[in-house]
Amino acid sequence: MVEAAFALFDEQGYDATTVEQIVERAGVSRSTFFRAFGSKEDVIFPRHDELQSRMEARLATGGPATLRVAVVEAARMVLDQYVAEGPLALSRYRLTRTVPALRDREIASMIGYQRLFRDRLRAWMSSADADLHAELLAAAVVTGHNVVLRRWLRGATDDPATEFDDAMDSVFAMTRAWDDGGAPSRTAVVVVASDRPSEEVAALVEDALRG
Amino acid sequence: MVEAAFALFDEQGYDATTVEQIVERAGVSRSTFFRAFGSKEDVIFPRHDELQSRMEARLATGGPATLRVAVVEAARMVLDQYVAEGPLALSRYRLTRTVPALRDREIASMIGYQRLFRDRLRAWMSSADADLHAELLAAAVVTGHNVVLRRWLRGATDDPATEFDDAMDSVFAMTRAWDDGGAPSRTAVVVVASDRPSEEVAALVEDALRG
DNA sequence: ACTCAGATGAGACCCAGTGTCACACGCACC
DNA sequence: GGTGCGTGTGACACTGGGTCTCATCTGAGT
Repeated sequence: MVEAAFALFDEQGYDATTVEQIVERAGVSRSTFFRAFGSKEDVIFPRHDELQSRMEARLATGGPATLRVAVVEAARMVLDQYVAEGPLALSRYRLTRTVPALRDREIASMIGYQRLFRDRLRAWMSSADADLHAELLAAAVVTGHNVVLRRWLRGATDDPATEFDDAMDSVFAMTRAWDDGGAPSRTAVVVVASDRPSEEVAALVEDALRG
Repeated sequence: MVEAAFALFDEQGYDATTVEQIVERAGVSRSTFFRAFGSKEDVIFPRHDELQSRMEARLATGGPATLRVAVVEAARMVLDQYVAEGPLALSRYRLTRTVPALRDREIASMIGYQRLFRDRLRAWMSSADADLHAELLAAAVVTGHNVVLRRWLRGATDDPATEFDDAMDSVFAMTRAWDDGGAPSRTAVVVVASDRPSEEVAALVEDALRG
């Protein structure tokens, strides 16, 4: 049934294939199809709620001290799931790249993971900007994961696991900026209100910086 | 027409209202509705492609030296758009919070902005991990923006503008971790208050910095 | 053989979205 | 005042995803 669907999507595209065609090839009825998958899209995105609850279980074992390893391992579960699916993940990737509706669907599920992380991180973090920092860190973890996952899906890497670890290093390196709150930024923000032409002001500022 | 739609969504929910009911109340035909909006969802998310092209125009005036201000101002355009919409934005927020399909739709458009940022940032950044860093920074900017926007939509703040600036400070503080060692960067961000459009000023400053 | 439960099939139905055709309106041009 | 023309609008048929109901089948337990 899933095979019939993917085969047809591959032959004639996602939008062009109707559920009718799928069930005809699979030798079942329309009723059975919708009972089994709920929707046409769900043929492509299987069991992602089950993965989500496994991630929740993993996150539940963490705490403020083990924050990083808990989140990273939970994110790693997503990567492993895709890698374990192998060719199926590649077929899905081809579809999500070309069909906007499917791309949006996948993005939505990624945001679901991000919300999982965010809620946990927020409970574990204690800085003044815990809300913002939890959200940023969750987004960074998911983004880092996605970069590596996409590289693997494109065939740009054979070793997504170590790339993932490196990406997580980059992600958590960023958070150091929050720990030592006193480090001065090397970026200067200059707000100038004057009646001189703005390009002249910009030139003067630049000269001053060079000087 | 938009008013009729929002009123009905408010009265009986999004899924429960049919396009038929909307056009009946608005006194037009079904044809006109779909010609004007294209879909039922598009009544709620208007003109976001126009905003996107305005952002592209703003980003096009930036460069490696004015990376931060370009991206921040482009993100700020989204915030300003929502704030300018006022009550309409609040109504939309109520819908996107409750109707999954609409939530996903909004997320997808946010990811669209993120991709805009990512592509630009990647062209401007030159570190070894430019791909990853561009993606992370784009995600962080969008996430920071979203945190502030949601706070405003929930009524948690009356001054989203300064909260946005603070959030962007947090976001770009993170990127310090990527800078090599302690060599001070010569990056200058110049904000010039004038009555010229910000895109124009940014371009002029950029030119001046290029020397 | 009997029964009950769960899976399947058949078909009616709703609604979003597309496409086509016809009609009305405003507007230049003759 | 007609005549052509583009545009916006309505009417309507049609496709296709998704829901619901009811009938049928199958298989395990007694």
